Amino acid sequence: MGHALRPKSGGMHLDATLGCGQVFQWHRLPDGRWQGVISGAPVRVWLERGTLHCDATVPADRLRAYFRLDDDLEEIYGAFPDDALLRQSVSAFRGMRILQQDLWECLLSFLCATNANIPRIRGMIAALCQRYGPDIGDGLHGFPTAGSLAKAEEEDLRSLRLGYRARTILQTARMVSSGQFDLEILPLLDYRTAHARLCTLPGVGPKVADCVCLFSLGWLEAVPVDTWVRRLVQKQEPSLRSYQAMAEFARSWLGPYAGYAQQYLFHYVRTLGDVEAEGCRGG
DNA sequence: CCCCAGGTGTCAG
DNA sequence: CTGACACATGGG
Repeated sequence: MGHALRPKSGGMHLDATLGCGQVFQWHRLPDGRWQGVISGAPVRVWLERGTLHCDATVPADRLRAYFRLDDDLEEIYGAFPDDALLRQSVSAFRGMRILQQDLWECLLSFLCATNANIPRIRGMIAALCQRYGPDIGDGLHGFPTAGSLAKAEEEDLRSLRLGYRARTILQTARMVSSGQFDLEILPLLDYRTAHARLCTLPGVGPKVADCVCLFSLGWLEAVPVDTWVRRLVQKQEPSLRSYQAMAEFARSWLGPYAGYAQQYLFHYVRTLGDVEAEGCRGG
């Protein structure tokens, strides 16, 4: 079953979208296509003349939603502040889109991401999927459900080299699978309420909560302040200390699509480096 | 040996 | 409220 999906505005940069550190389970094949899992089904995607092609048993509307193909990127770029570094970042990755990931997968992914670098996050998630995820054919495994993780012992998770994340992943999986924590309510709440609710989970602080708010719940003003974003903020306002203060500053600096802007900056400074060279001032 | 990585929880001021 | 530190692990 194939789909041909045309982005609404601003095109699609597939390599940046799937390789920018918002999702960790996609694999780039030698022919340039990408293989991954959406809603539990194997998917292959590639670009042809600006159109996104998908081999998948997933409905077209779900694919459009996952890749956020109806985001008007030109309008989003137009709302960005006039900032040298941000201009360079957009120029480098024009067409990069925030994804709309499945909620539990996104939460589990960024529980793994705490104080780890991206290659290691990929390794942890691959190990979790291989050990606890459903076999969906072709040697692929989907994400484990909260229920399947909840039945594990902490030592089993430790053996996957999750480190101290084993405990919080297990506790969170048990709270979700038991119904003690209601994931399904989150999409119905406003940004602040959803963020606060997420922060009640073990291992979930403001940064992980913002990743879920941006990459799954679709709050484009959410700014995950990690070590890279913190450097960018403190370069302009060295006095800012708390997470809340830096996130608020980033929102006022970057505008209503601050989450989008943040992702361009994050990917640019992390991959092309050169954070010190330029003058990045808001304008 | 050091430091860092898409941080969080805890504890002392 | 703030800052310091432990926490597991792998890579540079």
